[in-house]
Amino acid sequence: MSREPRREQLLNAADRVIQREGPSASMNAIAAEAGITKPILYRHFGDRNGLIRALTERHTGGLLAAVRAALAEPLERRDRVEHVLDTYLAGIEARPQVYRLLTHPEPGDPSGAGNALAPALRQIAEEITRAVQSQVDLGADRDLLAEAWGRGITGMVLAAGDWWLETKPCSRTRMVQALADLLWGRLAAAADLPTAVLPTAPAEPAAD
Amino acid sequence: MSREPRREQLLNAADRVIQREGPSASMNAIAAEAGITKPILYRHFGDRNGLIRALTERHTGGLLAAVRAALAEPLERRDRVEHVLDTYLAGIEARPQVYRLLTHPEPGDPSGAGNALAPALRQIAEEITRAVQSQVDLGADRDLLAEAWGRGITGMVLAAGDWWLETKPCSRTRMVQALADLLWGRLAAAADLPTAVLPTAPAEPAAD
DNA sequence: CCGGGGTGTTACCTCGGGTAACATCGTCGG
DNA sequence: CCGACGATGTTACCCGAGGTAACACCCCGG
Repeated sequence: MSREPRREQLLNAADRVIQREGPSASMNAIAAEAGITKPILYRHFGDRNGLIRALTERHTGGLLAAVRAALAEPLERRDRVEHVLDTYLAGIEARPQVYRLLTHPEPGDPSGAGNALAPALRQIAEEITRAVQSQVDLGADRDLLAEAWGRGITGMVLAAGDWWLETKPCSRTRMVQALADLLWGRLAAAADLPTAVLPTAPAEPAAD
Repeated sequence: MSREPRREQLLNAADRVIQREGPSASMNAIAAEAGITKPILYRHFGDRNGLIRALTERHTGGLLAAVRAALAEPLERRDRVEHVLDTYLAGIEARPQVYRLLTHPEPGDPSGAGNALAPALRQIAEEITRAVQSQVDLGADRDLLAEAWGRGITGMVLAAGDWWLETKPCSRTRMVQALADLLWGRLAAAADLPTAVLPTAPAEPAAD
């Protein structure tokens, strides 16, 4: 028989143990969960990165496809952005442990430089870049802006989503609004607070 | 004599070896660079995380203070934001290896969850949060928005800065503009591209 | 019957973080 | 002067994790 079925079983086992123990689960633990021993894992996946990659590609499929679909929705831009944000947050909410696996770059990456975005997120960033390039009129700077924004937006959602997942300070809907507001320039539009400290007058020290 | 001087020497050695070999340098290598052996390092820093923390706190001081100062500059908001962005990018540009150390979370973090933002960046995020809270009038949602934005902006700059450092696609000034434009809602304000693909008409495939 | 491709095993290597136990030197107080 | 203390340093070791070698089984097609 083709090796695919067993491979799937092994991936399922790895999935379970990572669900349970987090992304730093050892190969031994994964093998044990699958009811086998290490060398078999290595036969199928080469090395740990291979396993992780196979695992991520599996889940990335879903998330990436969902994000891609959301990016292509025929909505007003703001609604589309909210839809994408909601899709991503819903995805990471559903499977926190797997999500950590997706977002954490491999610890030991001696060859190249340590990229802040894991491969799965890199793909999402590229997706956003393409969407911006093809849908938004940005003038001469379009390529640079689209690339920088793709990475930037992805990183923003990664960090903010991570925090949200951790502390759950509000509903998903509100979080989507908060991030969309940020992207919509609400930071630029809001008024100054009148109570702002004056730089030249260190009058009464407030706190800190 | 107090242990501080030796500690400084050890940190200097660690600094050199990390500058040379990247953040994954082994304790052995660091000890060798310092001309001593491992146990001494452990006496001074407890464990690897302790060393890394001491190292990061050292450099964080500079970057964090610079960012904090930039956040407090008496400029128009847009100029202030650009100033902060430029400060951060200049900081990571100056010492790429150290910057990776700052931004890469410790690989093995079994206890808590794997936070996307390393401690140093967490501090920057909090700094931004405080600045937004104290300077911008955001209405009833101020706390939530400020926190989410603090993390989000930090993650955005982390990811975008990482990419910029890696590929250097443009000058720092242009990069600052690109990110500030994103935060200023240029994504929202830009016009739709007329050439946008229609969801119901898969006419002629362009170039993937 | 045999051979190959799948399954699986035990036992081992290497390397890195971390520790125990021991030796040394200088200084301070009695 | 001498012992104690606190710092310096050492060698040798433990442990766990990634990774591999060598061997064994099982089934199926020629």
